[in-house]
Amino acid sequence: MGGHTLNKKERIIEAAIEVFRQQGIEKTKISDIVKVAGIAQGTFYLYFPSKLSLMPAIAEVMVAKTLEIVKDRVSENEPFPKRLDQLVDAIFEVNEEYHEIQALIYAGLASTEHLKNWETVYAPFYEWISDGLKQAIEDNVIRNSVNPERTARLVIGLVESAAEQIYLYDTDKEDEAIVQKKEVKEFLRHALSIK
Amino acid sequence: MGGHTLNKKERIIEAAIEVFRQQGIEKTKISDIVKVAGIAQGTFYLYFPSKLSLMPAIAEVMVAKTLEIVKDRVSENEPFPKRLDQLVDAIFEVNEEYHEIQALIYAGLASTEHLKNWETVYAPFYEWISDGLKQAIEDNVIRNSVNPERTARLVIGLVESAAEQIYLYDTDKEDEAIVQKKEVKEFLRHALSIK
Amino acid sequence: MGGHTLNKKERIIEAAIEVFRQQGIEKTKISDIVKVAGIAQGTFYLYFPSKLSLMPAIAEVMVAKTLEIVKDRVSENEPFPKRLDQLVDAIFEVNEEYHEIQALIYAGLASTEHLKNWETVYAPFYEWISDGLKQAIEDNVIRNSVNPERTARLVIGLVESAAEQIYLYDTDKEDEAIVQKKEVKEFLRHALSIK
Amino acid sequence: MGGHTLNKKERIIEAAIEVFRQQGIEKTKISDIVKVAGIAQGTFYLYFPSKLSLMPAIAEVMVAKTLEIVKDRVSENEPFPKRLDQLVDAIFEVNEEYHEIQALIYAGLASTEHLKNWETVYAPFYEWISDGLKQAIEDNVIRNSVNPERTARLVIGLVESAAEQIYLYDTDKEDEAIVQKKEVKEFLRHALSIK
DNA sequence: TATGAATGAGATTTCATTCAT
DNA sequence: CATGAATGAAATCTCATTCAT
Repeated sequence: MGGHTLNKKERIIEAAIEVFRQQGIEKTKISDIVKVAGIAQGTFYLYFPSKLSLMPAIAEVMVAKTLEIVKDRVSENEPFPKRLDQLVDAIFEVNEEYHEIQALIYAGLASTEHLKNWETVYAPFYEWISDGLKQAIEDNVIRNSVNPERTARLVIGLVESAAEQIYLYDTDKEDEAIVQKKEVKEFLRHALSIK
Repeated sequence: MGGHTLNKKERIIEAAIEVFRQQGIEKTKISDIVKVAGIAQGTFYLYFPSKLSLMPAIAEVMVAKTLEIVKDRVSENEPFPKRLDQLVDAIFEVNEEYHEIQALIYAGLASTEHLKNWETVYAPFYEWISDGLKQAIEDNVIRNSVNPERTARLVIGLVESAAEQIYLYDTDKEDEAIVQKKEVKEFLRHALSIK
Repeated sequence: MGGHTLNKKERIIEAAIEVFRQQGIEKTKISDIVKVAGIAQGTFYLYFPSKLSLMPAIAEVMVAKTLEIVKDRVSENEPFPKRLDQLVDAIFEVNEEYHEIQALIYAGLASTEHLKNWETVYAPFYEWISDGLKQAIEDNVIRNSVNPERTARLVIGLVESAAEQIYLYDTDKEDEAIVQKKEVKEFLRHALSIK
Repeated sequence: MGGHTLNKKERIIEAAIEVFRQQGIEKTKISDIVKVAGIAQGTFYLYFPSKLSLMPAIAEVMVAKTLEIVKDRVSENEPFPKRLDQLVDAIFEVNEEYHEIQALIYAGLASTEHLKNWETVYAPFYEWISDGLKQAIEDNVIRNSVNPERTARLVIGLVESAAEQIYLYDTDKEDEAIVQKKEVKEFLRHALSIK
């Protein structure tokens, strides 16, 4: 399952994520990426016209990874409040692991015209949360004035920003994280009027 | 009150904000900034050692502008729920005007070691919100389980991310903004358990 | 009679002429030529060792085309002065159609050591004119001090340069051409002392 | 009067002429030019955006040099036929010295959109010849049906193409040149109907 | 013969930074 | 303090050429 089973384009993306995480976008040269990807300099340009054009592809991979972890951590059969807590834990977990990438994607998309893809890239994540909220409304476990699509975005925005506030700083802040998660969970529980 | 009344350092910062907004950090050259600032290339280095060292100064200016608008829009004497609504409106207003800058600061701080300044830069904004929450708890208009400092950060994170979701896209979305604001306000009211 | 009836080598030459005419030699990549020729990148190298090695082949094709048109336009049985006028018209006609190519061949041959082929490539054209002059001398219709071989080169050089002066500019200059042709014809008539 | 008395732009042009003559346009790198000019690589780009953008400037310099030599070789006070012979000798002389450059300018201009400048660049040369023809008509030493402007172009085109036919080949051809010049002079004398 | 993805040497180009004025 | 032409290290990017299929 190593890098060599991936095709060239995927190899480039994985290599870019790795190098960007270590040294940031600004300091990363195309030559660094191709070295890690194990390909020739020119080959990069067969797949991407520039360094920044990588960002949408990276964003997609990152959201996919996030969604995968979230789906894995949130148990199907638990009651909604429990699942909500698991969601918060999962987002914090992803953020701890990939905090540099969050900033990078944001910066990378912001630096380009690719910003408009953001919505598309996040779509599957939004949708999954939205479905969960719909079910919760149906089951009458949260207030029915909640608009699922819109609130999905608020929930993700809230939790991610809370996690970033902790993990943006590279110092280890496990204690901080625990308290922050607790506060977010309570905030969320009230926001959704969990019964 | 034009640019000419500003000293050189301020002229550079204002010019940088202007150029960064138009073309992004990555694509902006020092030469672009000095051209707009109306100073010589070499003069830049008398005030800043590099392009990225501008970011904390820009962040400071932006947060100051934000806080100024927020303080202006939120009436001292209105009841808390009304003031909360005004806060949401104010943050959306700032975001509409300066949405590119939010991303830029984030990107700019993220690209450097200056990230650690983030907390310091945002401090006055956090504090002002935090004070408002403390008062509300004292006045018994929101749940008293709220931790003011922590929740101040959640509130700002929530509202800013909600606003970004609307205004990141350059298309005019006034209708969208109205609905989004309504949903955020309700979300917030429940989150704080406004009585 | 389309490109598909040509063999690969001819397809490459025709494609190169087409692309060179549109974008010049310098800007033309092998990849542009093979795209138009409808062959693979590697196939090019089965027929030509480099881009510039195409030039003699192109020159040959162009001179053949020129000679074909000239022979077609100049009537066998007309008196010499009439045939001289027809020659001028024919060279102007070719130049109007292929003015970029003239410069290209010149440039292409000049860029290489293939320059020495120039004489060989033009030989049939020179010879044909030369034969015409010999006949005219024999028939006593031009001055007999004319050296046919040498003067053939002068005549072609004169008329081609006159045509280039008109057609090098892409604007349509039919009126200009008419006047220029008239002047060249008179110039030539005197130069050869047509009786 | 060495290279150091020239300004940077002139230094670049002189260096480019020197290097182009030695190795041709295609093989010449910007780095070769700046090395000879004694400036930094980046400095080149302060004056010219690309290698080919040098061509019009070079063309101008070359025509100026040509005109200078021609004016020097053609005596003011000699009779017209003598001056015509001197003109032929002068153009052959320039061509012998700078034959590579003639081709280069042609190629260089042809490779770009700068072709349209050709007429402008040659204008002073055309004008000088044209004035000589006008005087000759006035003095009744050539046929008065000559159109001076138009014929100036024909004369230059004729003589230059004749010279190129000799000197394009790098082999020494002094004997050839003598015979060719003789033929051109006679051709010209008849063409203008020198009395 | 024919292919075309991959190569990588080497060219162009950029632009933060310096420094003589 | 201020200037801005010049620098040149270091990046991006190109494209002729190869070679496994």
